Amino acid sequence: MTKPAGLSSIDLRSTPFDLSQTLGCGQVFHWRTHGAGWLGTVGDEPLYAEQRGARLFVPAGCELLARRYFALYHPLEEFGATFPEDEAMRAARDFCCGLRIIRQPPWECLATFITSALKQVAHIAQISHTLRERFGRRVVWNDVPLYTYPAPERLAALSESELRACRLGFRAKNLLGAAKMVASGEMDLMRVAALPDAEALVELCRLPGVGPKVANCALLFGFERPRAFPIDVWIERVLRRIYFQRKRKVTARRLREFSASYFGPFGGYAQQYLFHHARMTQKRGGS
DNA sequence: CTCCAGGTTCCGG
DNA sequence: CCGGAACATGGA
Repeated sequence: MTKPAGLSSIDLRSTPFDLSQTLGCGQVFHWRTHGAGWLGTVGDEPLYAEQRGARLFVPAGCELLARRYFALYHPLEEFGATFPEDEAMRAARDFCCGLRIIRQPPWECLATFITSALKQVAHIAQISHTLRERFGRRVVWNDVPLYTYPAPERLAALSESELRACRLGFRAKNLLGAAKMVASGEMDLMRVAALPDAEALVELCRLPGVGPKVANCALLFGFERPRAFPIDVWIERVLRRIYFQRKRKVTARRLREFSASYFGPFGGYAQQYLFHHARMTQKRGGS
């Protein structure tokens, strides 16, 4: 096995990892394929990553950054063993082998999901790239320009119309309001990170445009809360079809209570597997 | 053209 | 607490 020039290798033989599924499953939106690998940013750092079987290649010196960002220390087999033993869950778990919940920086994760409301994954990615290119910091990897996600202070200084120009629609007001609260210190994300799940959820919901779904996405993808279980339209369809036999009159509250207990301590992982599996196999509204 | 997208908020039963 | 409606934009 040849080694790409300038890159060093991370041994994946002890743990399953699927880079493409991990970056393409809808938990993060700014990574793009580049040659045989992927190019994106981790906070303020550019990162190139390329997988060849049980090896992950990253630039020399980026090994620890990559291990941490991709959560290569998560024991996926142990997580999977805690999932409920039903047919839908088993199929999703098998389908998503090696898919990891990565560790995104809290602000860019939270902000991105504020802009995700009623948008398709492709649109969320487009909005993210526009915000980055216009207001983020430019970093370069091998002459390829990349852009970091704009800090809350940067977005807070913009006008709503400048954000609307990024095709944010009604989400512009929410992103601006949230950025102002974080920039002013009225919302302290470091403090949120220290709160128990339930309290962190309530705290995040103080932000405009943040309800239970967005807050749970932020907790799961940005605050390392593997139990957080976001319920979006896809997951709601799965829950109603598989676990409630298409019954009518199942309230949103009932779905939340069920998923919070049924899927266990790593319910967020289970959720992402069900989400990705459904999206890849059912297209839209399929039975 | 119509429908829907990783929702939140507000409003009337 | 619950169901509906409004909210912007673009792809299917």
